[in-house]
Amino acid sequence: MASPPHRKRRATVHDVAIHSGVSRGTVSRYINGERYVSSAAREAIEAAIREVGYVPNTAARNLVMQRSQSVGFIVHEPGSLFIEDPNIGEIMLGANATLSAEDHQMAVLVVDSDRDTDRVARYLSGGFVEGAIIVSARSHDPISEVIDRLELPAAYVGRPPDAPAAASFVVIDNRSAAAAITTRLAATGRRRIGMIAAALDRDSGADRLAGFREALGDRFDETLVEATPLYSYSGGRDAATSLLQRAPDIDGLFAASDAVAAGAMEALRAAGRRIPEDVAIVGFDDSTWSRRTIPALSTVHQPARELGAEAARLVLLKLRGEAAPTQVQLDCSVVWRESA
Amino acid sequence: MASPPHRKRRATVHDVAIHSGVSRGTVSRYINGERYVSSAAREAIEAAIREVGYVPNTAARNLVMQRSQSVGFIVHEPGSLFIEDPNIGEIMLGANATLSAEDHQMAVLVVDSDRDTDRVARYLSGGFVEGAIIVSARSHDPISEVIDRLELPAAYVGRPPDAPAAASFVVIDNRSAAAAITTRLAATGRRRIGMIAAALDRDSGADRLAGFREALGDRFDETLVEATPLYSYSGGRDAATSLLQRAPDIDGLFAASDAVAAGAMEALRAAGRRIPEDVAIVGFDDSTWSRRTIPALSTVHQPARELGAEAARLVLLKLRGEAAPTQVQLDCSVVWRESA
DNA sequence: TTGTAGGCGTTATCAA
DNA sequence: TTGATAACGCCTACAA
Repeated sequence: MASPPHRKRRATVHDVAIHSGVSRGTVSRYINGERYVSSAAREAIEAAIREVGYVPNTAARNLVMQRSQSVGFIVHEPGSLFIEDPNIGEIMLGANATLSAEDHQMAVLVVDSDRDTDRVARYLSGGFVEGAIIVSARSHDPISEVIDRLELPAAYVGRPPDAPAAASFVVIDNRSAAAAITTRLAATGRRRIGMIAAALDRDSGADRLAGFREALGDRFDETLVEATPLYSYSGGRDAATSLLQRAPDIDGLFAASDAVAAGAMEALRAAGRRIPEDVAIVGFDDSTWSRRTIPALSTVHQPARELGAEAARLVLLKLRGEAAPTQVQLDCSVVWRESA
Repeated sequence: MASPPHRKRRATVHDVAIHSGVSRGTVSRYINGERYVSSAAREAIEAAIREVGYVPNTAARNLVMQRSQSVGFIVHEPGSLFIEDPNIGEIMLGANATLSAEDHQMAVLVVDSDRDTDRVARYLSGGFVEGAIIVSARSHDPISEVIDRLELPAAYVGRPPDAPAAASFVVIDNRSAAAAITTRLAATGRRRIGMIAAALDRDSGADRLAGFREALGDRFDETLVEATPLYSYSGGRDAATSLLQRAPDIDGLFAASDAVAAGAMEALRAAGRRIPEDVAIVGFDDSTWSRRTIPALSTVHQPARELGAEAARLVLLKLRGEAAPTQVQLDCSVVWRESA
């Protein structure tokens, strides 16, 4: 037998049964609110429960019921994510609300090292969760492999390059959103519109550029696009500085993210441009950045909460054995502030 | 027996035993890497595992071992928290790193509704976790009650008013940090220093005011303190507006948080004051706010990651049955930028 | 080195 | 209505 690391033994159904003079079966029935418990038994049980301080061991219940009523929410690299991206918190909340309504527990699993990766993979396969929601998955991830191999009901927010084919994905339409805000920007009468593209190796980055190009059509000018590897402030600042030297006459700018836009605004200011008088600028994400820049940034709002809710809904669907769409796409909206 | 919601049955130790022609005991021993497994048995077992696709059910193992190797990380109202407070993410990371090093799984449990409160309380008492870390606990919280009643090894980040006496707390010294930054502000030669106090009903808020007062000593002027209920941008803006009307000659300002400071800066600007030339301002938290205001805000940095790491360390200590300090206090540092 | 069997705390079946 | 009893998947003393 095991030797528990010296902690107070907790009362069990067995104890309650002894103390109340009924059988474990009856106690169990009482606990699960079934009918067929006489009021005499009920009272005895209630007294016994108080007396011994019984609290049900859900883990044991799960073992026999073969379900844990909980789903994992896996988030990679939360260090940068939580700080830079307010969406992640909203996604969590959306997922939790949906799960909660169906009485499922959401357990957020942080992946911040290789150790974490392995441990979380074990956790997922260990019967603690019935399903998983994954945000910002990595390529060649043991976690995705586990999900795939175990056929664990899962939904990804975003679409990683090598995700399990059996999973579902909830995504936003980066391309049409980028096109929408570019069109809006052009409608303000700007003639020379540039873009600070970012993360072109990711779907999101590439799609935002594609949307920009699409919106401009014939007026698209390749020389007005400057790229930076990450969705970062400094990247935006540096790229904008280069762009400004190459094309000092730009009067409109689409940044691939709010952070990039904020960096670009610093460069614009340093170059003596007024915003939006000389150069109008728009971003993407509707992050806290967009509300704290001066002037406030016009940007694209992601339905973060809905993203999470939808992912949860998909997992729940699969859990019930119902058919779940393999991909669902949610619409973004343009929020217009003062920067353009 | 239960009827699992129609999912693929997973192979068990039993199946592996059958397929490999050895007993369950031997399979179990192999899995747990014990000695006393012949190489013949080993090979047969390995083959069988691959064949049937066995993956251990950790939940079942936990039941018999009486330990889950995981601790809950409970966060309330993450909606506002994740967005306003970058510290929370850092605290999570710090806790996770420490737990991970000891091979414990951290499960973040979000509390966002009454439903959540009850479910999480059940989860905590259900044997899924061996301990808990709580950030931003609420008063009269069923969760704290459960922790108290079950004597669940726990550590709080911050010290809620009615926390279980048996728990441990890791806190920062708001008072001396506030005193430190106020002293630094005074050292720049400011004569009339005001404060936008906030959340005076919380320890943190009251202590920051106390530190401010302490640092100023005789020069403390009660009429230069304006209070606002929450650590919010709008509260800071409105309070600063009032203060400015009452005392137009202030030349220094300590805001109880960065968000409050950012709001105050808006008010200052609206009143035509230059920062820091006319009025120098400092905040508290070193949140993203402080890096995005113009000019960048001088502020107090909380050792967020260490806060989380320390809380985890305390829980781990208790888990081992070792004595854990009832409270540990961590130092803050002043980070000086351009606003003062 | 291996097999047997009992138990972890529940729920569920079935006869009483 | 209730009480035995057999699972759930695993670990581990003890015997062989």
